[in-house]
Amino acid sequence: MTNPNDLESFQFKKNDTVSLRQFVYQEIREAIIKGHLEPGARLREVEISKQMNVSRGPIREAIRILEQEGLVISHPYRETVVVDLSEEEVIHLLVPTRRHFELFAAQKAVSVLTADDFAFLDNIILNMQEASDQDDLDRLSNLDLKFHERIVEQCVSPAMFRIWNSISGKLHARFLIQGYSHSSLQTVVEEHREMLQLIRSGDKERIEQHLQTHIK
Amino acid sequence: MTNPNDLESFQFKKNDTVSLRQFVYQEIREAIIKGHLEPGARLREVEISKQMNVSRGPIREAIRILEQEGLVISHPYRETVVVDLSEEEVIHLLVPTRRHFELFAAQKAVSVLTADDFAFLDNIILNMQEASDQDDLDRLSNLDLKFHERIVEQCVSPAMFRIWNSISGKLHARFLIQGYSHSSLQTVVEEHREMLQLIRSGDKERIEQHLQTHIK
DNA sequence: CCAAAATAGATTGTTGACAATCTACAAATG
DNA sequence: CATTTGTAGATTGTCAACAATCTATTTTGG
Repeated sequence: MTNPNDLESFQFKKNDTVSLRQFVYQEIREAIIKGHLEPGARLREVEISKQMNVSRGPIREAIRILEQEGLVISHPYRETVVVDLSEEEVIHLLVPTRRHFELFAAQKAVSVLTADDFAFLDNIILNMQEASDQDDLDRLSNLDLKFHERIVEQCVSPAMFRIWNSISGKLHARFLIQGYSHSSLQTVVEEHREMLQLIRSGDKERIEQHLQTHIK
Repeated sequence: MTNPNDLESFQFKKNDTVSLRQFVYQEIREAIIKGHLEPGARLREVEISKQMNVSRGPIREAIRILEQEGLVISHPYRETVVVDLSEEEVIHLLVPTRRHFELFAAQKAVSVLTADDFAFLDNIILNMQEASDQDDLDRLSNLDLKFHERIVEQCVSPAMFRIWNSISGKLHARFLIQGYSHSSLQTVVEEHREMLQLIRSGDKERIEQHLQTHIK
């Protein structure tokens, strides 16, 4: 039944890099978020162009997205550099706003998430536990992001998802550089486990409470 | 002393349209916000290109900004259309988030705004009163936007200002289409007058109260 | 007649060449 | 010597041609 030469039993990996612009955008974004490009670093179009073997058109479009996203700032005819965010804005604007979006999404999630979504989220929790056991901060941080990303993307319009994504991207960049000052990794895992349980149970009141109490 | 041929007594108007991309972006954005392009309307690159007499490069870059801003959505190789936002997201995400940003900005404003800023804001209030007296909704709406824009832009980083701007743009588009359901125009003017007075007085507590009570 | 395959037209994606602007430094001017 | 003016090189902005992809229509094969 499962013939290796039979396409019914085999699937090629989907190429989700639909365009060069998308590819360039993701590459630069990841470099910034993972800290390979630090705040103040300059982005030269021709330099990137040569490194990626792509013309400047798609690169310029990617830069426009990154600029509107707020990861980069362009000075006309001069240069574009990676931004630096103030501690105050991160704490008083970005963090509460992200919370607000995730609360809204979690409450919608009660009636929106499918069995597939829950399976995906359960799997993330499993991986988080592993990462926590191995003290793997980087992996845990990535799983954290993926967890909320799935929920928000399913429960909110593309325009709203873009806002959440731009905010969480900037926060993620921050945390990776600062090195996660959480009380304990195990706590992070537990919190996500509880949240998922609350969504399953459908108790919107307690979802709000849960997110309110964890605004440290 | 004031010789008309002497540059010391004369200043040329500053050209702030730095690039075609910027021009195209502003034009399309205004068309969407003012309702000349309704939700679902399609944007064709060549069509815009001919109308504006600009090549497709700058137009594509402008579209990338509008897309990340959430005013437009692109389907690869297919089309890009003006977005339509859900009532629920506008009320539960956009409005409170904008309030949050404006509260943060207003509190910073106490120690940031200059005499120039206050003069500018005073003048806006004067114009608002005029607009209110003449029942000019459109003008009042524009002044409202400019009022908060000035405060937020002065008190927040460029990256944060972009987020606020994308949110207020979407809300502005909404209100222009729906036609402002405020209790009365005069109330709007009064609220802004009070807010400016509170910033001048430097009472951050009451600024928070003021914005909290006006979250209708 | 229906379904799969081929085709044509429209639209978006990509490219390389050329233009405009900036910075830094050199030359001229007083 | 200080200030202005004029280069040269680097970098970003713009353009027009070409390539890839999508949609709708037509053709083909059964």
